[in-house]
Amino acid sequence: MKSTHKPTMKDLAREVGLSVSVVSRVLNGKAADYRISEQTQRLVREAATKHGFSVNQIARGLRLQKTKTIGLLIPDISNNFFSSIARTVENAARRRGYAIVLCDTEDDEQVEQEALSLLLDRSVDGLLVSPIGKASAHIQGACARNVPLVLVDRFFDDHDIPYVTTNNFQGAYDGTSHLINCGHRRIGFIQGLPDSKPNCERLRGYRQALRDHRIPVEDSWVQGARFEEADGYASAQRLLDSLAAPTALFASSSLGALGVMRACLERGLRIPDDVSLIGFDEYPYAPLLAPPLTTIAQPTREIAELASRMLIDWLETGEAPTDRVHVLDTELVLRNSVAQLTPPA
Amino acid sequence: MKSTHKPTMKDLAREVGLSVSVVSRVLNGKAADYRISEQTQRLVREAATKHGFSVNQIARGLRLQKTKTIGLLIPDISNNFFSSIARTVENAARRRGYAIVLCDTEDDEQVEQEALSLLLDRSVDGLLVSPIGKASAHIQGACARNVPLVLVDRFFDDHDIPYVTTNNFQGAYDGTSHLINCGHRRIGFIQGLPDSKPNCERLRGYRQALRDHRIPVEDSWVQGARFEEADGYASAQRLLDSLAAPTALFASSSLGALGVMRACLERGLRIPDDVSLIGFDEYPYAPLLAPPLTTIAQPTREIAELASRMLIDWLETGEAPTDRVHVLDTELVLRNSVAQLTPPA
DNA sequence: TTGTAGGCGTTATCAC
DNA sequence: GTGATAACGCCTACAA
Repeated sequence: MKSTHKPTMKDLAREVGLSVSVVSRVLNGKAADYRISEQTQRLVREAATKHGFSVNQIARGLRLQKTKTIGLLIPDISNNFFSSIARTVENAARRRGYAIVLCDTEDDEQVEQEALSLLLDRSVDGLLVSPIGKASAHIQGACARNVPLVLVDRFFDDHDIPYVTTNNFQGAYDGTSHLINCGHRRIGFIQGLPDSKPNCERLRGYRQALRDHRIPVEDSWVQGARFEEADGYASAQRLLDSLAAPTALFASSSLGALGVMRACLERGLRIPDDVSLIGFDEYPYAPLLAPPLTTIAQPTREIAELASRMLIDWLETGEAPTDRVHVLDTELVLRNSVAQLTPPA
Repeated sequence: MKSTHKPTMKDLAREVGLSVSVVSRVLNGKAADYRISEQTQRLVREAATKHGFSVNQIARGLRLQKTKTIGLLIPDISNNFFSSIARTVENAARRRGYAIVLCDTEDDEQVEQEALSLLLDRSVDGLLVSPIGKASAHIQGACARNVPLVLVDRFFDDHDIPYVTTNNFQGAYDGTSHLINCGHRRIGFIQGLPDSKPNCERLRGYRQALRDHRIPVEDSWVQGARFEEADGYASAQRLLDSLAAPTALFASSSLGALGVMRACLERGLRIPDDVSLIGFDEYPYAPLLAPPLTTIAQPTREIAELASRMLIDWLETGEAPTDRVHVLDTELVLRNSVAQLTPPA
């Protein structure tokens, strides 16, 4: 092996004694359109195989203004929910010839903005984004530049950006209702990032369930500020410290639930005997926790597949999706972290 | 706002009535080198800010043969270990101006090969890879093309590719020794992908620990073929079905341990009372499992930081790292999944 | 059926 | 101090 240099079409052209255009046409499957002779085709293809030629997507991207690349902008790839999303997205994208450029925003607006620039500078064809907070200028900027963008999980309802998300309201409503049906009246809500749509919707579902069952909603029952274990832990401590401590806790995220469990463990409080717990979001460890956790499962795979499909179809057809909004159903997974306080009716 | 079009240097040049060269030089911080007048500089910079100019990395990449992009090729991004690696890598890379192109190989050689081509076609400057199996032609191909490459977690010892990994041998040795010290003699080993280095090393550590304690090693005690929950589950079933069933199980991966727990749960076997368990790899849920799992923790963050640093330094200096091999220490995290069979000496 | 030339946006080189 | 030009590798309208 002599060369350490990736062969270009020019190299092939020189070798077979033809022009670069012919090589390009053959290798792009346009031989028929140009009625290129069988012999020439064979010649070109053989040379390509022999040298292991593959097209330079950078050059092609510059020429075509299409890079076959999608930017994926998410808050925390180490969170099981988002890493599952990422896996499905990457897979779906690769099957259609797209590469995924990953950026982790750490739920920080500043980082989100920088990361977005990083992606735009690389001329990604489209974006899949789970934004930090409310509609922000930089996200809209991307849209204004006509970069196709689909929101995942978190979305804006005061804009016309397409999105795929979970029915967070219904999920939280179902979970809270379950707690109420089990006899709980004092139910704490451990929230995540307050500005994020999923959190708002979950909170709304929680409140609505209380209201529908004629239970007054106390503001002090809602605690927390971030989708993090430590935040769930601190929030749980605060709630359990209160005079009329809740008999049940609804955690708006899987990490939040984890923090709650740690707090309970530390206080010697048993779940569900002393405190009941439901966590939003399902994950492989939930059934093996102490106790097995009752959760609200999201259709992670469907979300990711649908969002990728919407975006890629958009990229290939040039037309924004007609069904702009997709809200997928959750499922209440009953396990063993909720106590029955009063006998069922 | 009139234009939906990302401004180019040409646009700026036209606006300020100067040549593209000047614009390029100012915006690349080479004003001093070319003694460009203060006034011109200000003019250019103002125009740039006004139009929100940012450089087109595709064009620049073509010209410079550097894309400021790193390919990350890992077996399973939904696995907590790898998603933690990915997060740290992405972070470190972005701080130095690099974007990460993510590919998930699903522990499939075919996919790995395709994904690698995808990355190479996009002219990534370097690669961070956790390969499927033994040194394979396509990985070596990348090296032959002088694309800097650092292996993470999984590596080859019959090549001179730099790598960062865990001391898997020692970790497994420590874990197995702990089981032995607790009085266990019949210890099963639930392995992952047999060809992968981490798995080989862990198996070797397990065997060595047995040997050092004069416990004969039975081949039938080693079960499993993939780093997956279902595989751990099936392997555990097989081991627990055997006539002289093990009193303890060592799972070579976190997902394997999860499968073991499910198998035990299903059989009504209690951990640690009926079977003891240690799992390689630590994760946030381990302390809250039933029972809290004794694990071998890997320094995930350090691995990822070191590997990124090695690669990026290599890219920027043009010189391969002098310290080619890095093996970081594990830590045995004692919890509650191992029973003491005989009183300590 | 094949070739030529221009350009995608940038930067390095050389000229003025 | 500034500008023109060529080139990175590819694609395509136009020419032959």
